[in-house]
Amino acid sequence: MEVYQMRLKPKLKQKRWEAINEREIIKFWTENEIFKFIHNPMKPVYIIDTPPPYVSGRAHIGFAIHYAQIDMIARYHRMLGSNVIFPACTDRNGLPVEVKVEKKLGKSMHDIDREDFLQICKRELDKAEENAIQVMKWMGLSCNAFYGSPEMYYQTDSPEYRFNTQRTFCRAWHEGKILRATRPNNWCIDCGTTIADAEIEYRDDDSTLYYIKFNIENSDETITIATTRPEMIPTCELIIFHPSDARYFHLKGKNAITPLFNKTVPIKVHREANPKFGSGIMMICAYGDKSDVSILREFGVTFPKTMIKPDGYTNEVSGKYQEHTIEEAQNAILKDLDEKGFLIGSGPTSRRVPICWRSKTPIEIIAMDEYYLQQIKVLPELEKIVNRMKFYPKSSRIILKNWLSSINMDWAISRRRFYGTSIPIWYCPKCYTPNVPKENQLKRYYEAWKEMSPISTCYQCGNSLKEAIGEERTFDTWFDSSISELIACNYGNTFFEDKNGSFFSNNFPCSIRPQGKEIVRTWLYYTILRAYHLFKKPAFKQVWISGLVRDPYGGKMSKSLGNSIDPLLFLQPPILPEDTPKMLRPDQNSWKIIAEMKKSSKFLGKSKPSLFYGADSLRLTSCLQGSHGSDIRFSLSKLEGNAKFITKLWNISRFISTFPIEKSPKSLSPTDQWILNSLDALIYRCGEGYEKLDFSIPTENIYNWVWNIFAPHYIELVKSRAYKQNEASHEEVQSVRYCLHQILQVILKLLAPITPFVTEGIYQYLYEPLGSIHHELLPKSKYNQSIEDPRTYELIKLDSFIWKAKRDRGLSLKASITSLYIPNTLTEFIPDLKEMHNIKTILTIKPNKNEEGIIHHNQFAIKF
RNA sequence: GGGCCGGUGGUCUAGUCCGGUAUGACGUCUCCCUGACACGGAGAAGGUCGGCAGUUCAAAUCUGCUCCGGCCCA
Repeated sequence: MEVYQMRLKPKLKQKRWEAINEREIIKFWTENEIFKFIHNPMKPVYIIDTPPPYVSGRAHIGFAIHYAQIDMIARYHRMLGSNVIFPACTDRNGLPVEVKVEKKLGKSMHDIDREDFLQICKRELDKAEENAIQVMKWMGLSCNAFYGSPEMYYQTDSPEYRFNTQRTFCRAWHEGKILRATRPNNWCIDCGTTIADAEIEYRDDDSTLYYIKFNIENSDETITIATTRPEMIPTCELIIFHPSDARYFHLKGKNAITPLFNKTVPIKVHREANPKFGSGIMMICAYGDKSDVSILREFGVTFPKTMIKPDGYTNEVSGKYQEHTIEEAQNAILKDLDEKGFLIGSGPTSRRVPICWRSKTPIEIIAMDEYYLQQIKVLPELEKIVNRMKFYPKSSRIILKNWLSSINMDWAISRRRFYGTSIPIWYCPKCYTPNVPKENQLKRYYEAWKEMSPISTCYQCGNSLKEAIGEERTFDTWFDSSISELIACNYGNTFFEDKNGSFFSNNFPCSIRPQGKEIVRTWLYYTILRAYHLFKKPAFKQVWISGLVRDPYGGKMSKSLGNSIDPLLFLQPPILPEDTPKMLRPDQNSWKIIAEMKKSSKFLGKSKPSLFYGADSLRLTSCLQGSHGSDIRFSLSKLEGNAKFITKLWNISRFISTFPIEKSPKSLSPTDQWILNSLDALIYRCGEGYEKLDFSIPTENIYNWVWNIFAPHYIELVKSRAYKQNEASHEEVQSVRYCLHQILQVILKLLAPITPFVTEGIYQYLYEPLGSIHHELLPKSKYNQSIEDPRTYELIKLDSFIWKAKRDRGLSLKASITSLYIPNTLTEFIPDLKEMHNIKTILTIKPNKNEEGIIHHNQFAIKF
């Protein structure tokens, strides 16, 4: 009798997988250098151009999720058998840190020593960086740098990185792709620098529309011009009306006289004038906005006088209104217009104001002497290049295409800021010619503003450059960031020695660029532009664009809105050692947001005392929230619900761990064969999803299969068979035990890129004590079809029918059944069904409808 | 004004390309501690797929128009 036999105990003892176990796994990966990069000519190389995160503040939950998803790409390709290069990096150039330090010091960077200022910025960045790197590690990122290849970590402000930025600039310079010009530029008064189109944001402001009278030359007639910027009158160059606007036909070719300044300006026809806006006739000034620039250019007004100085004050062009702020000038001019009877009226309107993405100050358009990288000329080529890259999801290509078609000036790359890569230009003291070293003359990173020129004589006049004046400006940060893919491909031997450069030439274009959709027009576009200039090649083979992580209400998550959630809430245990630095403790403000969320049951079901769900839960949730490309709404209740799957997986593993691992039996029981077929279809569906780099597909498929097919139907069917210990049924027992372990291993591998910790934990404990699941290959489908075995649905229906029948009669699920009638298709399952539902006999002939005590279903019938 | 994306039970979401009984989760309600799991199991209620019109035997899925939301550009 079975009673006397040894009871089987699960090998996995813990009742559930705890988030704290993730730290053990990280330790294992670290000690065993699991993701070390090892050259292997037999393996294909897959290079990920990890986005260098900007580290001025704390990382928020969107950051954590975004990078975890990129890690899934890395892990997927590793399990495909590739040698994956997945650099760890941080972006440290640019304005945000300068602004932060200026705020902290309470003074402008121009008021302190440049060297000191740079040092303070560096310290600030180091502090912030620790937080970002730690979040990346705890989220389970498998960057080579964290686990055996520390050299595969780069910072964009390191001398080595900046050296690469400089030498690519030198090359572009000597190939004639850098222009120097005084052109109207976007100028931020607060930041004191030129900024690129891509750095502009727009804000709708309430404004006043003023109606101003202009006289017509040699005529008594007047026209009324509606404008929101009357202070621009001194720089008025043209008056335009729409070609279809009959009201003004007769004025074509005539001149108008500007009020107060009595300047004669021509009246022209241009489709930009909107007949429905104001009076339909508008003044074009230097420069009120972007369209002024292009209209003036069209009419050949190339060097108009402008009135706003870089410091934000008006200059001599504005006559008696000079040395005013823009607002002061407007008020003064309005007052005089009114007094002289030129101001006819005013009314409220709203205006779309271009603002600086960083300081949110309105942008002024000012002509400045800057350096430009040629882009207009190569746009048609870029169009073609873009078509050669594969986009995930497909629809994201259009974002880039739209941007390409809206670019209308070359890229201004010089910035009047300090914390950036120095522009390697030295001006000849005699003839002022800018001298740029040739690529091979630049041996290291130079700080032109304080260092001597590496070239000795001026190209132009041959004068010595000993006393040359070094350029003080730095590059636009995107000029740095846009070579990250070269670094990832080991350009300049950043990661390892590659003497003849064959590694780079063999592996460029970079395999993939993963990034958020909000920086397509900046990072993605500029990288493609730079790579085209340098190599005439696409920068990438694949481009993977992900959506934004939003708050639970669907809004944008950001520091300034005060709704950003700290990932450390979920990655750090509730009680921390005293010496834990502040940057590694959850942000206090985030607790407040969570408390707010907890008030509404919509976002939190049964609240747990701790939010320490761990990285696997966050990663799983990010995949279950929606398909790739769509925005992810972060919600606590989802996190809590999805986290349960990890427990479910653990318990299934725990059940399976009860049984010894059997070798493949001579023949499989029919039930076992059925579930393996079903599993094969699952593998196929997962493979399809992985191929699209849409991790929601494998995750959802595995989740549903495990929870709705495998656990309730297969496991329940075979449970008693698996427990059997008598010799008589050895074959069947071997079959089921073999199957259970086989399936578990497949499931763990399929899930490994998504939830790397728990899968590693179980896999090691049960199967490979010394190895890593992440060195295994992803399971492959044998039959290459996604269609579920039709018997699966019949079984589900049958089980449901029996369970319901028992329930309706108030019977326990163990209650015995006298006889069950099933269709022929399910006969193979008879032995297991009998055990599962405690059935005495199973028949395949349908009983008579009139027979007593029989419960009918259109396919089945049951008799208790 | 133009472009892109989305609008599916209370909430989130699959399906839309390749028309044919609406996927799953969370939440809700009822019952149940059954030898992996109460972070569990069984059962149930709940949607006609933003609106209108068209194509079709048949539309969430195709076409046109329209409304709403988000993002981007002018």
